[in-house]
Amino acid sequence: MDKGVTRISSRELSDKMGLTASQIRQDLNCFGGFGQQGYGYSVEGLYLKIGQILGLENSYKAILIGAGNLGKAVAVHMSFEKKGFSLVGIFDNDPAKIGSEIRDLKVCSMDELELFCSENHVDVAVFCVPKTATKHIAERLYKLGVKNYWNFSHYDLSLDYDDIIVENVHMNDSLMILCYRISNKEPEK
Amino acid sequence: MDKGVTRISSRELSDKMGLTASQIRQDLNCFGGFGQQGYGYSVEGLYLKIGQILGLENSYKAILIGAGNLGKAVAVHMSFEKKGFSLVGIFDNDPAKIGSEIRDLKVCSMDELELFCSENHVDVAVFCVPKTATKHIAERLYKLGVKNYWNFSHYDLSLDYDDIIVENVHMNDSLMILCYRISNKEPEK
DNA sequence: TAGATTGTTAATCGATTAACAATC
DNA sequence: TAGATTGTTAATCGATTAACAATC
Repeated sequence: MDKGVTRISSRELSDKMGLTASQIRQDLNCFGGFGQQGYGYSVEGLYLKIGQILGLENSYKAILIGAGNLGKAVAVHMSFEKKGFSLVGIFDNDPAKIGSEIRDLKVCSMDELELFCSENHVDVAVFCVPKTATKHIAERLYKLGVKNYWNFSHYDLSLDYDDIIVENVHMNDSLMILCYRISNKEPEK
Repeated sequence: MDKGVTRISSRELSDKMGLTASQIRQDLNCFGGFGQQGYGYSVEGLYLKIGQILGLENSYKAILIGAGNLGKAVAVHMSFEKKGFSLVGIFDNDPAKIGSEIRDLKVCSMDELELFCSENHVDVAVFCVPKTATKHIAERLYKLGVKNYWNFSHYDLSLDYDDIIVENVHMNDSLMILCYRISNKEPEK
């Protein structure tokens, strides 16, 4: 779309993505018939449809837990607004960080979490904290009604509630996969 | 292993991981018969074997490109050494960052890249730079013989060479998946 | 020896691919 | 109308699951 392309066929899409044209058509048809025989797909139409399917028009309220390097990077570079979220609070327990500003938000003390969550509806918590802290904070947030978690801490979060959603970002796995791929690059000689 | 457990059955493993016992056994057997009938698997044995399969005993030389918040977080928290890598250089083009220290490494100017790569063997580059810079730097590194990339920039890196390995970390996708899951949490009413 | 649990084969299931009538 | 390309059905393929003989 950025390149000014207005229409595209399943074949062209599949070439770009390394899939088969069949697969593109099958997958899209799980959500509806977005194409037109003899024409293909409207690029903008598809862009809008996929955004709708993903729910990007939402504006779920998110808070960030942990304002270290990773937390700052996530807050500044993730453009939450384009992905269905809005970042409404940042918390940390390091006095050196509390009160500092990231984007347009002042970093709050973890002590203010309860008050904040009672005054503001919070849909999601983003974890950028050490792995030892993750589970405890998640339990605390669950009690405050925050039940969806985006977890960057190197700890595979799971809680004993079935109404939670956890999206773990597996950076460690990614690095080990890279290692595996490099060590198998040169097949046995 | 940390909990002192010395043996485990495919059933116990599968319960922990949300898979079937069959799948655990099938998958492990792709790499060898690590278990023992009537006993199960030695936890330490499996740990060592899987480490070997992944190639974690390697020490591939990695350099980090970009010493911003994300770069710093990756350098400090990823424990490269446990995952088959050792971080040997950090580069940035921001004068304010050049010369500062991260871990035990001094941040170098991007101008020093060529010299560094000629004097040191480098296996992998870790990208923590804006998406606009990624492709250009990757081309530059390829010419210097660095052909494996761990890419955190929000740009799906691909180059027209078939001897490269790119491991993209899809943080944007992860956030959109979370959005999708949240918006489908409450099934149609 | 009896019990447990693997490695492995066979059966099932689901996902991918191919094919083509429908239709823009 | 002819050409292109979809939506969709049928065929193929591969992955998961079940079953069980082998064996610790």
